[in-house]
Amino acid sequence: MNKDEAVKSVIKDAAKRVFSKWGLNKTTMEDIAHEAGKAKSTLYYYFKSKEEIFENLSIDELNIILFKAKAAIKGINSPKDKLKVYIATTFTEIKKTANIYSLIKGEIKGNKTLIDNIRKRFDISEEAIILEILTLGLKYNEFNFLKDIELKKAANVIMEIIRGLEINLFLENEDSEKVDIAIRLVVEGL
Amino acid sequence: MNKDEAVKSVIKDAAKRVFSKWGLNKTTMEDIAHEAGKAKSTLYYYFKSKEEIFENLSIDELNIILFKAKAAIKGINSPKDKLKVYIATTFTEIKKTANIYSLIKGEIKGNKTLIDNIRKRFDISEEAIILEILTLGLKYNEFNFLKDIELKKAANVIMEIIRGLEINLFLENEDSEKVDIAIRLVVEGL
Amino acid sequence: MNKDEAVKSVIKDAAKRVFSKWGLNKTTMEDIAHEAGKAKSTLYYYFKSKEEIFENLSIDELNIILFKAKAAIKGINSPKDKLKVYIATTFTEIKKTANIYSLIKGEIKGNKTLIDNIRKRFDISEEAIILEILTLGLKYNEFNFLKDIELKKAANVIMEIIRGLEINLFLENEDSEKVDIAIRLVVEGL
Amino acid sequence: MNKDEAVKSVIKDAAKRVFSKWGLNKTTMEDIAHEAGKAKSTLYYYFKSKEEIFENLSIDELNIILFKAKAAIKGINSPKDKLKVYIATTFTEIKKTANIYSLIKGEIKGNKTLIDNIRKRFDISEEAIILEILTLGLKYNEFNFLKDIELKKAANVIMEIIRGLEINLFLENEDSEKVDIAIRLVVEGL
DNA sequence: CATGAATGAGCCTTCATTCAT
DNA sequence: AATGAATGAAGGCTCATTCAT
Repeated sequence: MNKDEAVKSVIKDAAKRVFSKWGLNKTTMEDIAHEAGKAKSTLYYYFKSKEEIFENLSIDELNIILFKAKAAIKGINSPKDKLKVYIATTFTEIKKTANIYSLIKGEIKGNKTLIDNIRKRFDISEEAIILEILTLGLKYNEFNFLKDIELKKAANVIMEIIRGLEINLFLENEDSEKVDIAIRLVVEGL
Repeated sequence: MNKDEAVKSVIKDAAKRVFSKWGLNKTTMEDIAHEAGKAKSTLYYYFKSKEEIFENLSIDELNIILFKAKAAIKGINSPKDKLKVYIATTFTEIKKTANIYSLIKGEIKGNKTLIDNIRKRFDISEEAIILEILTLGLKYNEFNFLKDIELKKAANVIMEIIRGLEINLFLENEDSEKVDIAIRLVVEGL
Repeated sequence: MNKDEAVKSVIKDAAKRVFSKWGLNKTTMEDIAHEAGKAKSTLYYYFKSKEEIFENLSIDELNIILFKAKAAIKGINSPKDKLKVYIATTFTEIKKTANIYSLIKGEIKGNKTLIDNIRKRFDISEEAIILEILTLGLKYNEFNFLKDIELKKAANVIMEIIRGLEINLFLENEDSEKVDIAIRLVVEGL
Repeated sequence: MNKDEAVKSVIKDAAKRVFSKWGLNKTTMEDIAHEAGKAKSTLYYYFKSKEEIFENLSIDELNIILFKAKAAIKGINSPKDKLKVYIATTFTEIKKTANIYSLIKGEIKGNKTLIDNIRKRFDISEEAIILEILTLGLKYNEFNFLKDIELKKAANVIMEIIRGLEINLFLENEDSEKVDIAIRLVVEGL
């Protein structure tokens, strides 16, 4: 990592902290600069705008999370277990890199373009993973109700359920028992 | 409805439109005023602040939704069906009154107090309903995995799943088949 | 007093109270209206502007004070005593009608015209009284240092000393001993 | 003086001019900015608020005046003369730095806290000086009427007389003869 | 490279005043 | 005679962004 990247990293780390504390809108460039120990104008030397910092930051974190989740389910055979582990891993990792928070939470109407772009990447990647798992489950006849033609939509639904859980429950809350219940519920039903 | 309430309503309707378009932060009083065909200062004749408009608006919508949802599940016996109908009704109604959107979406870090207050009402009411359904289901032995002591946490989890679905999927998306899948998934599992 | 005058009086009384509490600038028409138990727009039926209320009010009070002060010194012979009594009476009365306060205090730069007009009346009247006393004192040879040609200027100076005392000391402060010292000092010197 | 202080000084000088023309309330940040040849927002780079500018400004001026007044009376022996010179110096200096004007004039009801703090400093310092002079005069038996136990109150009274003269007379008016009369009057009486 | 300094655009809010009823 | 309703104008303040050094 050259010098330039190093400074960018310092700034992003700082931004990560304040963004996850105040959200995109309420966080000011001053906040970030102060947290990074840099001057406000310095930020503009490395990033074009506040949004660009946020975007950069989010993409990095998303990639890391997806990478880890993929790794985690690699050695598992049962589709149901794959799904359980995927969700669990995702939760854990998001809690660590808690800053995509506002992104996932879709904080920003009025910044549509910004968010949509970032988000789409995550959604597409995640959908692919889940779809793969579901396909596998169908093939192995592991799922009761799921029909062939619903596959893609079901993937979508699960994805959104996961997203919702991420947002509302586990990020703010440290109750591992709830995580278990949630995962079991998604996979096994009531 | 007297004159005062009528104008308040005009303003709230206008606010509803722009809030749901831009969110709380990005929406300016000017936006609302313009949309309502009133002067900016007129808004202050009827509401004390931008936040008050938002709060007013949100509470109204929440009450309507909860009212309809309660009515919808009244005549239903099976707990599983109750839950299905509750979710379905909630989705439909939220789609209609789409403006609590940002509220549910929890747009606002940094306005904690405002949101928290409104939101808590909804959460409490919703939790009560779901808890009731779950209790019933347990009593009638309709649920496979759910244990007595998990009741409250399970209610919580379901609530958050629903919340997540509301946010990410159905609001932006008009696919009734997905709704079915989602509901079935929550109730029956994969 | 006809009906019109009666309402005007109610408004002025109310204004008196709030003006003396907050001063001209910080007092709003809403404040006055609320204190008067009238609607804000009603004030405009009786007065052209906030300033007009203030002006009206002040002139009334000034006249009363001057009237009482003149009456008080009427029966006194010694010029020095006349002056002492004049000052004492003025103080007492201002304390009672404490609202010209801001006027005397000249609160309002930026409303020059308003204030200057009212104030001039008071200044002229007061100067006349003091000048008369001084002239008398000179005639009776009661004053040590005062020369003929300084008369008018001396009157002016005394007037301003009185004004200063009114403002800074006695209005905020209830120390009759200080009043005595002050009066003695002005008349007799250190 | 570094750059920062230089700009602050430019702003304060500008503020001094407009404040003394319009007073604290009626002067807007726009006024100051325009007078300083800066953008309105620039003012906020150097000062946190309008009040802070005012406070800064006032304290500076007060310190200068007190410093000069103290210097002026240092070499003088007679208490009466000391007092005369103190008053004369104060007047002259205030005329030069004419901006504490509104401060002394106590323009602001409703901004109590701001003013009170600044003002208190001046009052305390001034009282100390006068008290010292009076004590000296008493010791040397230079005063006719003043009694021991009245010392503090007398200092207070004189202080307020001076304050009044400052406000009402000499600031608006350029009559050095009047100054003489006033000083003589305070010290020697009529 | 880094930043101190500067600013334009805008935001929320207040308030004296107007006017139709 | 009285006022509810409406508003224009302004004010204090914030902040992302620019730029010369």
